[in-house]
Amino acid sequence: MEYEQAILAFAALAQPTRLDVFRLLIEHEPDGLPAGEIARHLAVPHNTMSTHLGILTRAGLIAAERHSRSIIFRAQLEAVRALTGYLVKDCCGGRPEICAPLIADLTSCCPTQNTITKEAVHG
Amino acid sequence: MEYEQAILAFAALAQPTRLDVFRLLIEHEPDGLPAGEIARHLAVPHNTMSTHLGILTRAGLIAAERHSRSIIFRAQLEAVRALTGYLVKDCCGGRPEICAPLIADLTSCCPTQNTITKEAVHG
DNA sequence: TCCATATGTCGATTAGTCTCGACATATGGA
DNA sequence: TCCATATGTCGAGACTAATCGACATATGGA
Repeated sequence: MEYEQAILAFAALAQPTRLDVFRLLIEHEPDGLPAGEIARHLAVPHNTMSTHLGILTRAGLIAAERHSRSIIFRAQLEAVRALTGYLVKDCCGGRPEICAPLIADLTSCCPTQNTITKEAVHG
Repeated sequence: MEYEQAILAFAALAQPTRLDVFRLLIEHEPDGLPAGEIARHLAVPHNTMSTHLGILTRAGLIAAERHSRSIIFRAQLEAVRALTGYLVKDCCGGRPEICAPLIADLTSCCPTQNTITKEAVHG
C-alpha cells in the first residue's frame, strides 16, 4: 500500500459513522448490504450516508456493485490486509525482532495452518 | 483496543506529518528522538510539531520521556499491535476462514518461530 | 539570579470536514 | 411515458483541524 492510500484509509476509518459502516459490512461478508439498508441500520440520512460510502469507497475499504435498483456495498478485506501490512511491515524495517511478537499475537487471534497447534482461544 | 481509542489512533495517523513522525520514530526504535530533532528532521516549526506530538501521544501511538532539557519520544509498538488487532480480529468475527489468508500474508513479511520455514523474502 | 536552550500553550487565521435539505439521476414496472 | 423506489450530487451552515507568531514553562549552567 502506498502513502497516499494509507492516509485515505486512516482518514476514512477515523470517523465514527464510517468505522461503524466498515464493521457492519465486515459482519455481512460476503453478501454485502445495499446503501439504503446501511443508512437505516445506522440511523443516518441517506445522503449523509452516501457521502460516507463514497469516502470509504475512494479509500478502497469498500466496493459497490449495482443489483437492479439497489447498490450493494461489500467490505474489501484485501484493503485491511494492505493497511495492516503497511503498519506491520513498517515496524519490521529490516528488524524482525521488533515485530515478531506483534505478529505472534495476531496469529493467536485466529488459527491458521501454521499456528493451529497454539492455543486458539485468545484472552 | 476500544472504539474511541481506535478512532483516535486512525485520526492521528490520517495526517501526513504525523504519519511521517510515527514512521520516523519506528525507524529510531528503541532509542527514540527528542522533539526538536523530529521537528528539524521533518522541517516543521517546533510549536506545530508539538501539537502533532500531543495528538500522537493522546492516541497512545508514541510516548514521551524527559531527559534533561530534551523530551525523548518513542513509538509505542504495543499500539500498533492493538490497532492491527482491532482491525484483524474484527474481520474474524467468529469466522477464521475470512482472515486466515490475511494473517498468512502478514506472517510472510517477517519470519517468526512458526513461519520460519516459509519464504522469508516478500515481494 | 540571569541567560540560553528545549519544549509547550494560547490565540487567530485559514482550510477542511460533517451534516442535511433540495434537487438530480438511475432502474423497474404500470 | 409516468410514477415509485433507490441512490447520488450540490450547496450552505456549523463544526473541527492545521498552521504559526507570540508568549510561557522547564532545565542546566555561569
